[in-house]
Amino acid sequence: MSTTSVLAETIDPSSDRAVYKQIADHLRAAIGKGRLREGDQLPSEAQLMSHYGVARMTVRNALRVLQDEGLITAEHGRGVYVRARPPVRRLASDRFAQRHRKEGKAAFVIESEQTGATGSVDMIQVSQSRPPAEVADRLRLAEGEGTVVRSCRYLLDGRPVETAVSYIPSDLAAGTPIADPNPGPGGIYARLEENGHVLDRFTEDVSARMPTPEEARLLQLGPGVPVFRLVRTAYDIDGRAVEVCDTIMAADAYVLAYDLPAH
Amino acid sequence: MSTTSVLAETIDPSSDRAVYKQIADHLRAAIGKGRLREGDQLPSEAQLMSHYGVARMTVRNALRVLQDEGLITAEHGRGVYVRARPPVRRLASDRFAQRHRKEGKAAFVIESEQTGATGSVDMIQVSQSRPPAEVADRLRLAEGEGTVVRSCRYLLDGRPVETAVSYIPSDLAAGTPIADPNPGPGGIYARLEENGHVLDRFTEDVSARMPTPEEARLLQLGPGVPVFRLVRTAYDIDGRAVEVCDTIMAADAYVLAYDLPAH
DNA sequence: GAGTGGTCTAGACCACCAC
DNA sequence: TGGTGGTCTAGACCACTCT
Repeated sequence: MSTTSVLAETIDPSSDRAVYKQIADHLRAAIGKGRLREGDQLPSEAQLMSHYGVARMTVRNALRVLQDEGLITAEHGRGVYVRARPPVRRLASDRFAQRHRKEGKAAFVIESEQTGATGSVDMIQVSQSRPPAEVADRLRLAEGEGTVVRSCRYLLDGRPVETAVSYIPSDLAAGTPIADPNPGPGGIYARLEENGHVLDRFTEDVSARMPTPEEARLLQLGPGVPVFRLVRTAYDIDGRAVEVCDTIMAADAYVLAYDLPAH
Repeated sequence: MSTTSVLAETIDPSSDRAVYKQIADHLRAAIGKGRLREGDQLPSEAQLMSHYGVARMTVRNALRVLQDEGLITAEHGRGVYVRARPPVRRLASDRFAQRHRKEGKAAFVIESEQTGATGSVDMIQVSQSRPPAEVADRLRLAEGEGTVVRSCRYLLDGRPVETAVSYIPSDLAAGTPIADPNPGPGGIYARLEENGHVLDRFTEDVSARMPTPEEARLLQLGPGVPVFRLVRTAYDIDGRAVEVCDTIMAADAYVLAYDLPAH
């Protein structure tokens, strides 16, 4: 049987709308109406060429449009497929509440297990340096002061979904377990509180954009998948900013949930 | 003088990396290092062809990469330009607090004026219908119950940046100013509270993705600009969900700021 | 080896913009 | 009118995947 059976329509060469856009419209509608479902293979480029009677570049332009919209992925040597929506991880706004601070394992791993997924952490690096100006401002860092810099990558069922770089002023972190790759049970927030910096509140600044090539590589992002950038600042009960965490997240893997009081 | 002066390097045809990717790398680096600044015109396709000694499609592939990353915009008949970062609107998490409820004008307009920009609202539509299942679930709407549906578009300095569709259960809204295009001072939240539904809290679910063609048209989005989808649910002090607002925002125009308690 | 998508060439005609 | 990007053709060779 022919995979082109999903394509009933033909193009209108007299239309003002570009041919490749008409083809993209057809395929998008086929996906939207369920004639093509998640994971289904699209007709090959050769099949689309003969079906619509156009050159290869025209077909490829149409497929590029859908790829940029995040609807399909092309796999070299295999075919073009309707992109499967990955399982989405919902981040609740109380995820840093003290009562959720877990023992032993990293919080990410435990939270993942609660949703039936397998979480893991890799590429853990710890260093010490002057942070970017944007971070130094948030930490109200004086000239010449530095930070402990902790960076890592989080994976969900083996797929990288998030990278995080955390900055803690050196006067709070140097010489403590915070400067170790494994900061111990409860993570760096537990260590900060043990040292007298009881946490009061966090602020999160959320933006979204297309990834840099570097980010696309680290998170194995396909075309058409944007990233969240989430910059979190932690404040202790004295109002001092004690940590800034700069996180890049695959946007197709997350929904961020927040609670806002009305008064 | 030649605009190609920004291009010192040449490509390495023996490299494994595709030629168009090498050209994209060069141009990206030129933008990153400031040799090409916001608003600057890139060398024309013809100039790039002769500079690198490649076919036009190769040049266009390189430009497409940067366009998909949101770094450049092509203007038909004029040239290709380094995309200017638009002014960003920062949304604070207390923006719906009662004390910020403004008189007379729409909240969006007043907030815009405070930042020196000009805000406006257009395409206001009000109707009544059964909402999508996702919204009906959030409102705990019984079978057969409907909602008042209010939709509009927000513009900042003339540029559309956000569309919003608001759903209010008909038993709360029908026959009140909420069902009018202009709900009066303080907006629909003020009207809900007047009718005994004092607001207690909101939840916001934030996701990000590439826009549909329809969204790209309404928000005049260039390629490489994702959208935020923000679904807000308003609860009154009895715990009843009294409104769901489904918002699509141009991601390059917003930073979402949230406050999270640590306890 | 057959079929797939990835890259690249060398043209062509068109629509849009500025001068 | 000349230069710009937008669309399209008709080929070519390559790298990858599956059988």
